[in-house]
Amino acid sequence: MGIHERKEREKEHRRDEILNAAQKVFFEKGLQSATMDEIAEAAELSKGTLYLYYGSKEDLYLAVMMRGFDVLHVMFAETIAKDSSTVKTIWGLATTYLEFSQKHANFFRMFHFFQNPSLHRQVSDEMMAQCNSRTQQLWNVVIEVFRNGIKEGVLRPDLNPVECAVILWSSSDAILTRMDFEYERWKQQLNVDLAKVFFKSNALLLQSMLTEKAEKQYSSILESDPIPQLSA
Amino acid sequence: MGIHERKEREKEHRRDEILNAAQKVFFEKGLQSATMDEIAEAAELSKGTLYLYYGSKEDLYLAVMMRGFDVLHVMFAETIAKDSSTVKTIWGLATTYLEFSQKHANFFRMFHFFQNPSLHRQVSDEMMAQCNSRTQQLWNVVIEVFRNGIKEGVLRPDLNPVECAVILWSSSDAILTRMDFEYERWKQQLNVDLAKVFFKSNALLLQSMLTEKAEKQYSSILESDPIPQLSA
DNA sequence: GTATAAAATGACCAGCAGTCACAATATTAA
DNA sequence: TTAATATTGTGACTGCTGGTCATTTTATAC
Repeated sequence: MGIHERKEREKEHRRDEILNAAQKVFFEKGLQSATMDEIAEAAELSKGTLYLYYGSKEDLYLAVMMRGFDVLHVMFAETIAKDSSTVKTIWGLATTYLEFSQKHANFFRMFHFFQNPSLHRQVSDEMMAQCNSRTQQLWNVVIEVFRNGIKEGVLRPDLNPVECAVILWSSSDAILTRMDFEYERWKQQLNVDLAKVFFKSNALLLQSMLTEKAEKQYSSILESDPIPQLSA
Repeated sequence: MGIHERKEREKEHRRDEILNAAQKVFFEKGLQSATMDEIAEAAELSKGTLYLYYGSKEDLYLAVMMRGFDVLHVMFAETIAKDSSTVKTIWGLATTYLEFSQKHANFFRMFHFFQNPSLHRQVSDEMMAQCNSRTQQLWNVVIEVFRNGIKEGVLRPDLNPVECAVILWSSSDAILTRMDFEYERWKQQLNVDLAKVFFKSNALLLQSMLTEKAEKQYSSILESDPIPQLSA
């Protein structure tokens, strides 16, 4: 009796189609300006049906955002999979995050809504729990890299891998966000290239995290922008 | 003929009363959940009158937020006024920002709305320009400190004061935001105290920014939490 | 005291998230 | 095949709220 299974598949497929429509509309208009009627029309379904699959507009928004987590997760995994030293991997992760924030700016911007609970009005506990769990997976990937670095002796042994991850991720995030919205302003008014600042910030932090031995070995990495063409 | 002047004063006073009412309601409910009718009632005015003084709900929200800029500006000025070394002043500014984010959490949270234009739907160009101008004043205060540090030879001469300000401010901001919303989660799930991470992050950055001479002199500052009781 | 200007009002409108009684379709039972 | 049941889908409707504007109220000028 595969009927039940087929129905499950169809239901999952429908959820996915709704997500496609929602993604299209949210990318074009943003959370506030997108309407459930628009999404329904894009999905070729009635509005009521959307609510059979997602509890609220905000839940739907977060469901789309989670696809962004997946994209970033894959990009991180690819960066880590490259056979390379831990220091280069950390640097690579930062560069990957920059790349993500530019190539997938729509997803990147969606993250902010998730991270700022004071914007949540109709987010369900279930959806929030799912998002938290997915974020945790991403964090674990990054934390593991720092854990390795400490074990290998390239990162200072007195550091905590979780703290390292929070510090580098947070500062990267903040500068990329500023870059996303204010790149031109900083360039023109203060002649500051935020893309360069991004690398400089990470270089300063990483430099302080390295052991003396590693610092000598990797100092060259920390002095150049790996992909300056992205700064444009 | 002082009638015109008196009218100006009264008008300014009315604007301020509306701001008081709006602050009260926005602090209680947040931007989304607060309604213009509530604010009007709190101000003992009709809704239509609010729109004589502010162009939209979002403009009103940003007008309240700017009071937060003033508070922070005063706190920064006091920190800088303390007769102290530049390194200690930089450290003090970070500590002050932490203090602000906790004692004036409502204002601190409002900043995010301003910083994220994708949330703006009805913000007027005039209000945005005003906010930008006020932010710039704050930045200038901070940048000046770094400029002094470089001039004095405690900060590396190859650094750009504006870039230093962006780096330290951004990373501080990111960690404080995380702290505001997720302090308990990180504490319980990963046993990480984000308040300590805040200081550690700034210590790592500042350490990399100091000249060799200054590093020896100030290393003790960078190794302790100045106000650990705030971590609670 | 009257005309004019300025300030304030609140009924009203439009847009939209979310609901629900009903309809259409698929599945199961007879 | 058909009737009964369960599942899925629908869209008119509701309640709420940001913003408007014709009208009223108040202050000023003549």
